[in-house]
Amino acid sequence: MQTDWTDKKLEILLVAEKLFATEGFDGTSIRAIAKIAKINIAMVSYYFGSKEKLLESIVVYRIGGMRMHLENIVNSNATPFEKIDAAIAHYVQQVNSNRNIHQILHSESTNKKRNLDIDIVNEVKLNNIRLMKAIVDEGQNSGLFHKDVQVELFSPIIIGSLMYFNMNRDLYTLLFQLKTEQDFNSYILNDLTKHIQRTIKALLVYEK
Amino acid sequence: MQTDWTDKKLEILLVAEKLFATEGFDGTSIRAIAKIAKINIAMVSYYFGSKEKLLESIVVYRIGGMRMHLENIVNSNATPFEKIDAAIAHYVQQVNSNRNIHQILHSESTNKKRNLDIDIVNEVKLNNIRLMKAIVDEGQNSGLFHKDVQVELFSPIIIGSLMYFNMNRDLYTLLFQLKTEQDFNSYILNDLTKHIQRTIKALLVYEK
DNA sequence: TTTTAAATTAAACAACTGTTTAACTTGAAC
DNA sequence: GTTCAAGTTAAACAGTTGTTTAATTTAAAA
Repeated sequence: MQTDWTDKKLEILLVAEKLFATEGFDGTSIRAIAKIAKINIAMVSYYFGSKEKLLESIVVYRIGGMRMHLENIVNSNATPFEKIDAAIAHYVQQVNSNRNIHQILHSESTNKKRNLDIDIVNEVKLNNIRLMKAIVDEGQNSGLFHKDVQVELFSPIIIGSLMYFNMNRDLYTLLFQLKTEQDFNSYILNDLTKHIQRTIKALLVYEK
Repeated sequence: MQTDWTDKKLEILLVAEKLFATEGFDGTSIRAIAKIAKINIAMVSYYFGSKEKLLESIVVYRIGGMRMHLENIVNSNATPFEKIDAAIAHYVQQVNSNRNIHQILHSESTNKKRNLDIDIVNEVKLNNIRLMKAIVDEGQNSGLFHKDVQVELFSPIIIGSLMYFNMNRDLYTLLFQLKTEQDFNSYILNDLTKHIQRTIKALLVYEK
């Protein structure tokens, strides 16, 4: 098993990522990966050790490069409302441009056979919550947000909404007449993002 | 291929539903189903035609029995706020108690090989949006909700949040110390439900 | 009791699965 | 030019896959 990151190793990883996302892990054979990546089927074992370790490599590779740089937003001198907006926009953009790995993680998360709760994944999630908390704290201290909010449940709203929207692509294509791939994508980055921003802000100022 | 609903046919369907949800469609073999359901492997073809048609049968069977009876809520004489609360609670309960089929639908929804956008699924979704709209209309007409809301994006918040919460079971078990299966379940039916209700209501009265 | 269709079975089918092997090629270091 | 490890290959491995077959059992109707 080889550990350097040659061009060919990366190519295999990228092809596998796409296939795992669209066909599922069990639905993707090493031979299918090899055919598209134009390599011999033995190369997967040679580079990654096994199909399962290839999956792990994809997760680590992507999540590692996905640590959100929310720090900049937290430490900027924008208002708490602006920071919330910026954080959510960044969040949506990040998840949306790494659609494949999120699809894999979410398909495999409920699979009993494989456990993808690799430390790095939870670390990133906990870190995002921590940074969101920092923004909310600031807003609460300046009296803009009310005290009774659960920041831990922001991710379900933000990512959950995005996931459900992607899952029901056909439905929303119909409802909002998003004819092209680009229509769909720009709806997410504009309208849906605004909707999520509004939702979180509403929650932050809502009094029963 | 047999079309009546004998006990044995139903037993196969239920076993397959559980396995498809926990192991994935491609991760579940007919032999695994047959072993647990204590039938011969040929019986799947005999009763359903094929493995793929078995999957379709599960979807139709479950979704058919899942048409939400929101009409009662819409036509009750509760306030619009109460109706929103009731509809969401009903929604969460429904999805949560049919966790398996939702897991299957959401795992397979992004799979290019199989197309589970069976008419009945979209029909149920569109119907739910229609009924939600009826409640929101009433609230708007009585001046309780503001005019600028997109009811079509309520489902992503409601179901998306629930899905994400279930997907990250380990994370939330840790964060909220939900030690047992029952803790987790009652958190969903109480706390998480309240959180979603609050979110939607906040959105309905929020003015920028 | 005989008839007949439905239910059930074990066996076989061909195709596909992930992984390993052992031979071979490549290309830089000496 | 020789050496030697890294890269690459085709072939074989032992299982597993979904589906079909043809034979047999079951059980209710005649």
